[in-house]
Amino acid sequence: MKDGPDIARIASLIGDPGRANMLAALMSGKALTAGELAREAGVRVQTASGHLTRLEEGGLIARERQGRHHYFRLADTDVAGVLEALMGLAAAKGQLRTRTGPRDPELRRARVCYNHLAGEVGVMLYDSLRARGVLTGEGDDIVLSDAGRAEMAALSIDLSATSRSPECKSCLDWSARRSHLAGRLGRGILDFTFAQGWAMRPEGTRIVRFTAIGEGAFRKAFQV
Amino acid sequence: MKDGPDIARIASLIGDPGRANMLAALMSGKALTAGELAREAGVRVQTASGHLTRLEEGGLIARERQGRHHYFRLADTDVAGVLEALMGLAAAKGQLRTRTGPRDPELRRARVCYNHLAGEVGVMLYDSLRARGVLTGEGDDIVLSDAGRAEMAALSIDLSATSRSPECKSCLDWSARRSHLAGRLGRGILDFTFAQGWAMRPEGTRIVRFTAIGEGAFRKAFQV
DNA sequence: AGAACAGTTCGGCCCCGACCGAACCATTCT
DNA sequence: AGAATGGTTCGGTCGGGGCCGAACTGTTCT
Repeated sequence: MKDGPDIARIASLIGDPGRANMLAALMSGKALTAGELAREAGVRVQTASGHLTRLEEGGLIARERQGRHHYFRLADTDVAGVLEALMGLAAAKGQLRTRTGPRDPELRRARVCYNHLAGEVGVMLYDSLRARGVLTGEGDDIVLSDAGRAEMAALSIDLSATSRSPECKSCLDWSARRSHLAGRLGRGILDFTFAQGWAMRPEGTRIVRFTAIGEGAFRKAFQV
Repeated sequence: MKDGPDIARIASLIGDPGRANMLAALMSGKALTAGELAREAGVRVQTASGHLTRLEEGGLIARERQGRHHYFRLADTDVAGVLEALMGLAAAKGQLRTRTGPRDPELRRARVCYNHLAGEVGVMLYDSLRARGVLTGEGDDIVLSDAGRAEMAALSIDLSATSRSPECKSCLDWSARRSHLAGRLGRGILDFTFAQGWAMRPEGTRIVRFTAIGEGAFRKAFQV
């Protein structure tokens, strides 16, 4: 068949346990060396080297040579997003082997997923918005209520359609196994949070680090 | 030894070209049979059957047995979300393959399913009968209401038990992925439609071709 | 009843790719 | 310079799993 779909190629790259472990280790956003990744995957360094070459050719990771070290990181946020979605799905299917989620407590707390807020803070925000009636609807089909739309407008949160993504969407959280908010609203809120200076994102990571004042302001603004 | 959800297991399920093709075909939201999926994947039906059981065990798809057909659909929206994310990532590098829609538009419109009416017209009929209270009941367990029974009797629709099939039964539609009406009532209505000369069936096909007048009469009789 | 048809199971073939030992680059340290 | 260290490449082994022919189950049609 001429349609050897790229989706299978990508998925099969992730589908090997060794490579999956390496990718999971890279989810922290840090760049790791081949040796470190070999240890993560539980294989010899030669094997890991082969895996890393394939992942690089597949466009899932990027390599940076620095002296005798080779640093690897996830290629872009799309890759991180796919991994996040896969982890959420795997966790939801009860295929969990041990406690889920990233080790780094900061990542568990708040992180970027695609372009919106994930982690404990993201889940709390989502729960609060639903409880207060800002968001309504069943299951995946959530909508912004009129009252909620007014509230977001009062905060000058941008909901303009930069893409054809839906306004509201629930996204399964990897570490918490609960839903959090995606879509244009999710993006708008995260952009707003950064714009207000309530939080920042350390270079090269997916961590969302709130300032002490910022977290309070965030909680107050969204009544979390 | 490694922590985190078993992402590799899920990904490797998607990572086979045959299975990926099947999943992509199911992205339309329609429920497809094993034979159709085998054609989509470009493999023999035995191979497809093996893939489908593995996908089912992995929780990616759900199976619904209906007579001698097995209908498969994506298990839930989370699975669809993961596939979409993967397709997005693949599209960033490879070429996106577009699915060709269902073939013959006449078949899509109205056709014979066993001995009753299927296709868009069949689905509309079913929806209308339910909305009007002619049919009541939850899920597969549908019954003809007293008012409905009187209405069918007024049209002289034959509900006599020519076989041991139930009076009413919902049947999953091939092209529309929605339910339509089967059972003795479904058969009676189709027989009635032919008997009235509202529609005919071209030799050797499963198409139900309404005449212009016949379609109007049909719609009026059943208030579609 | 038998034929036709949709799916599954079984058995065997065969290839891909994961794995590791060993040898081979490349960089840094002394 | 040689030694130590981080990575890659090569060659060979081996197991998992994808594939199909054939046989079997179950349902529908005539």
